[in-house]
Amino acid sequence: MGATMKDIAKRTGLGLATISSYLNGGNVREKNRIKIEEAIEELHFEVNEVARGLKTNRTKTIGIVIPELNNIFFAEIITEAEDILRSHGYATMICDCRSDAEREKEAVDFLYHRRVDGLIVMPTGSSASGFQKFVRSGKPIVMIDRKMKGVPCDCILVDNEGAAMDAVERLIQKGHRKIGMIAGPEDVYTARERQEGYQKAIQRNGIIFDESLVVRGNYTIAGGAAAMRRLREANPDMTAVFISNYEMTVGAMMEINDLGIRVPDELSVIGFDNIDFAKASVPRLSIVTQPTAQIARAAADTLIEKLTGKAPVPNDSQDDADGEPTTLTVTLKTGFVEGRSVRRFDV
Amino acid sequence: MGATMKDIAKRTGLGLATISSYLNGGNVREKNRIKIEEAIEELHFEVNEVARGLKTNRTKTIGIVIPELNNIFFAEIITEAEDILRSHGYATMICDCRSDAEREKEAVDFLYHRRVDGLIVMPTGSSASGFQKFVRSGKPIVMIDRKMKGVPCDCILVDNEGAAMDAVERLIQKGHRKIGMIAGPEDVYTARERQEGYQKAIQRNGIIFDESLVVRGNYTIAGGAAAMRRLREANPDMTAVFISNYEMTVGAMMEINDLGIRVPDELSVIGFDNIDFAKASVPRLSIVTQPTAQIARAAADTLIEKLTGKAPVPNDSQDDADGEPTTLTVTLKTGFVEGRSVRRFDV
DNA sequence: ATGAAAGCGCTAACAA
DNA sequence: TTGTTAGCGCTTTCAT
Repeated sequence: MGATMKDIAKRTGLGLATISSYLNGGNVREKNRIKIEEAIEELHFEVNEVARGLKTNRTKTIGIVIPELNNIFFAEIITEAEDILRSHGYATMICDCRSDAEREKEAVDFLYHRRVDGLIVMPTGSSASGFQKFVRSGKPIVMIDRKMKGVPCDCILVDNEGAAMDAVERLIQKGHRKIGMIAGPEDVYTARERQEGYQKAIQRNGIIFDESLVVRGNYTIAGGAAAMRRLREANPDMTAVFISNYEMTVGAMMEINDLGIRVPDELSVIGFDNIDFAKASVPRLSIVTQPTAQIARAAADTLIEKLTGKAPVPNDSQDDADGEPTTLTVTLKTGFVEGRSVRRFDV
Repeated sequence: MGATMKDIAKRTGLGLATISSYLNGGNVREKNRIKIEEAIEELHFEVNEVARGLKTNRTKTIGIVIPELNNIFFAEIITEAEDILRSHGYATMICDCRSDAEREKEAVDFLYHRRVDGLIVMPTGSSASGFQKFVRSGKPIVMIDRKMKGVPCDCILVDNEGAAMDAVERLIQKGHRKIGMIAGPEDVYTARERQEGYQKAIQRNGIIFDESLVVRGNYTIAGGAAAMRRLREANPDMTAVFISNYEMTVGAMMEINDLGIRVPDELSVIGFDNIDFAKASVPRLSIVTQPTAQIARAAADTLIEKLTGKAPVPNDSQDDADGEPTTLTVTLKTGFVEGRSVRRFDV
């Protein structure tokens, strides 16, 4: 077993408090500092963060709960967030809940037992109940990507509706009228928002909304492929399609290949999220992009702020005069990368 | 703050040991069991794993160190491993070291401070020095994907050489002779192995090895694109190319698109790793696949075995009669997914 | 600036 | 089976 502070104290003839003070950046006489450093070197001493965590009641660990690690969008965010958090001395415990609400609840419980100091969550389920214990403990939660009622916490979102609206209007401006959409699951926040954006763009431009042009996929590759097929069958005259997440974009492209449809001659496509995939496609895909690094930074910064700032946690506290709890919602703008997958009609 | 065992003891009138016994599956009188369960319910008691970890000197936490989380191959493995480990009660702390040896060392240190019980590492650097502290503490390490001299630990590998050889021989069998390879960095274990496989296939089939047909990329998308360009410039008559990892496959395909090269008519392609990308490409790519789930399971199982099995850890212990340390090396077979990116020459 | 001592919440002897 | 007690390695008053 490794050396402990006690060993250092014995070795240097100093008291425990002095060693502790040194380790935590306190003032120590030059002579003693050297002695301590020597002892640490010789005994290979390393602070035991577990003991420290028990004493201080802060583990310097953040729990992250996500639907799928195996998903570029989430992975990019996690990578960045982990990096930022670690640079602040925080470890991250990541739990992949496989887009399953039950497993999500288990993950939160698991992390609660581990006494993480805070949580970054991309909610899968829609029930707030699993978070109550955590909230009650006064520890901060930051939600990413999706909003959830009933959990007092900060949210880092993306302007999904605006993104979808923008994408569809680009199609309209190029002369498309029969525009299909591969939408996501009805119970997913982002999916609803994106669908809303589609409809607004359609209506705002005086196009009659045609229900058969919207097909729901389940945010997976297979789902995207199936949706694409159904969409094409129901609407052979459709000239463009907007696909509302990355996995479904991949699936739809697979299906388009299988059906031998030429893009953009026979069908224009706007996809979502993954710029590398977009560039590697033939022709290059036009896509909506999400600011993953910004999302990660906003989430990590917000959490660290809560953890180190003065405002303990917005329990039942009041924000200034109004009765609002002090929660923050950041909505980030999406981007658009132009490819060659959209045809222009000469009007 | 949450309730502690002491609170439960007071509430039930029982001793601490009884509560502890109950929590750890010991025998408790039925009557008391009920009392304890009631108290736990009412006080919202949750075991403090931090305290438990301090006492038992086992945190039930595994550290994972990887070059890039933001990489499908790694992400798939991590997802699976995390799942398995958590189902055994182990939390995972993931550290992404951005393919940087220095950061890798820091990550190992970081995890050591956190007193993780074991490590799963996909080594980036080639120096074993960063692991010595960990090894000395007697905690188990499992290395994945790449081997490293000087660290006594179990290894889960893939038959990289065989995979590359097989891929190249498929090209040869279809009549290709001028076969290019986009190889990986010289200092990466898997890259060397795959290149070796290429050369063996070439030589074994009586083809004269042409140095200019092997271009080194750096395992990134940009590197793959650059390598593809150089390869094509140096060898306009090359009929096929084997690309030795996923990122470079994407990059190469981007470049192929840019150059307007038709696959497989003008150039046959065999890529690596990501089956979804392969299927979504036009035409569908033929690729080598790695058994990510198997790798993850092997790694997780091996580690758990070490952690719970009787054999404490192969320190300076002897394996049977010979002087070998008891380390295990598993080498898994790769797969191959046939696409339409390889042309057959009528010989 | 330094030391002594208490205690964070738990487990594990040892006794009863 | 249950209770008592002594720590695990650290931080943190409170003295000095």
